[in-house]
Amino acid sequence: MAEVYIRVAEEENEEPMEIPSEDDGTVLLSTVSAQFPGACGLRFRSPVSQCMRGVRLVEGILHAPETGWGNLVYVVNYPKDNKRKMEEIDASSAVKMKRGDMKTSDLIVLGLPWKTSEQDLKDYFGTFGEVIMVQVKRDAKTGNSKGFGFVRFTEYEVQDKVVAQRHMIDGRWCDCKLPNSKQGPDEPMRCRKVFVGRCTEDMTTDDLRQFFMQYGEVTDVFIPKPFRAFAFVTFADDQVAASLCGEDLIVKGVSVHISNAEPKHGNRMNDRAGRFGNGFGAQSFGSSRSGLGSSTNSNLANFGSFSLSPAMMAAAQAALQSSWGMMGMLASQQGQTSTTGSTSTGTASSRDQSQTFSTGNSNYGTSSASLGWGTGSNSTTSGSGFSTGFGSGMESKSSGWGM
DNA sequence: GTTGAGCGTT
Repeated sequence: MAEVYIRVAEEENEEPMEIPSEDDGTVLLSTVSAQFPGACGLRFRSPVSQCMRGVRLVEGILHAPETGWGNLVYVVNYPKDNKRKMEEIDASSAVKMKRGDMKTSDLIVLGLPWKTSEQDLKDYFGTFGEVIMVQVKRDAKTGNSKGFGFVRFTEYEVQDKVVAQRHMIDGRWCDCKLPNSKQGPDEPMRCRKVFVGRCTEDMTTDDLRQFFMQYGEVTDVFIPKPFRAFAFVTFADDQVAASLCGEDLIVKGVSVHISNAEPKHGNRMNDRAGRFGNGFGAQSFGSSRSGLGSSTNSNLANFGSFSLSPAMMAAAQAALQSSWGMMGMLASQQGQTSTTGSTSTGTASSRDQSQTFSTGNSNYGTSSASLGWGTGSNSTTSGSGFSTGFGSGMESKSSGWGM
């Protein structure tokens, strides 16, 4: 099947970029955000009504309007105040420049297939920009890959982009991060991470990312496997994390509880970030410069510590916008389950790498209005009401570990 | 069922 592209731009009259669609005609939000980091949805100007319309977004999948994608230019939505174009990021990074943070550093690449070679890495990452170093870490004796490696780029801008997205390398989803050794003591990780309790099994990392990006830039989502009913979400801005602590938020119709993440066991970082005594951490206001990634000063400005918190706003918003009802939808396990299992400290004989991820699944069967989270500016003007007829009988998540 | 993998023989 010939590849189909849709045209996407930051603004209506800017030059669009062509973005590939999936075989079933949908477009993955992740594909969009790969080109437009931070994107949370799309909108377009209806040729009929001349109004902007939101593109239906369900479970990270963008669905074409009734008439198909056509030749329209779709405009990227960003969560609330996160609207930032590349140029603005560059401009704002002048601040970092002064602080000497603009140098590139090695990035650790986690989750590599065993078979991936350094040449593979170079070929893959070379598509982002000039690569000056790649490594695949191997067992000294056997020469087997340890499943992770390192990469370094010439351009900081490229590095920024690479850490901002996930990477499909030789058939597996991989993450690129600043290695522990590089999380400088100059920027101690403040409390940018929250603990999300009472999660249900159908919540995928993508779901959580989509949901939480309405509060601010999400830099990481972690869901332990096997299912343990909690997750971790990391924001770029510690104030965002702090503002959510203590809240009960509705995700996919389920009330989850947000609290501060305790330091991981074996965490070698000096945690200077003091612990909160109570549930509502309001620590260190006024001094937040998020170090890694692009800092996003989001919505907090107008909210005092009391009255209406952004969390409450967004929860209400979410409840209104969500097409997720109370019924449990089966989820496509989009997580990455690199079952390195026994490999952690040495013994690596029969290593199994498996990873489950959803591709072109077909979650149709709804005619509901469903938009990206948090973009208050969207509107679906098609007049469709809520329809709760999910017929998802999809198979989800078969296997994972074990075998 | 409310606290997380894996981090570099230079």
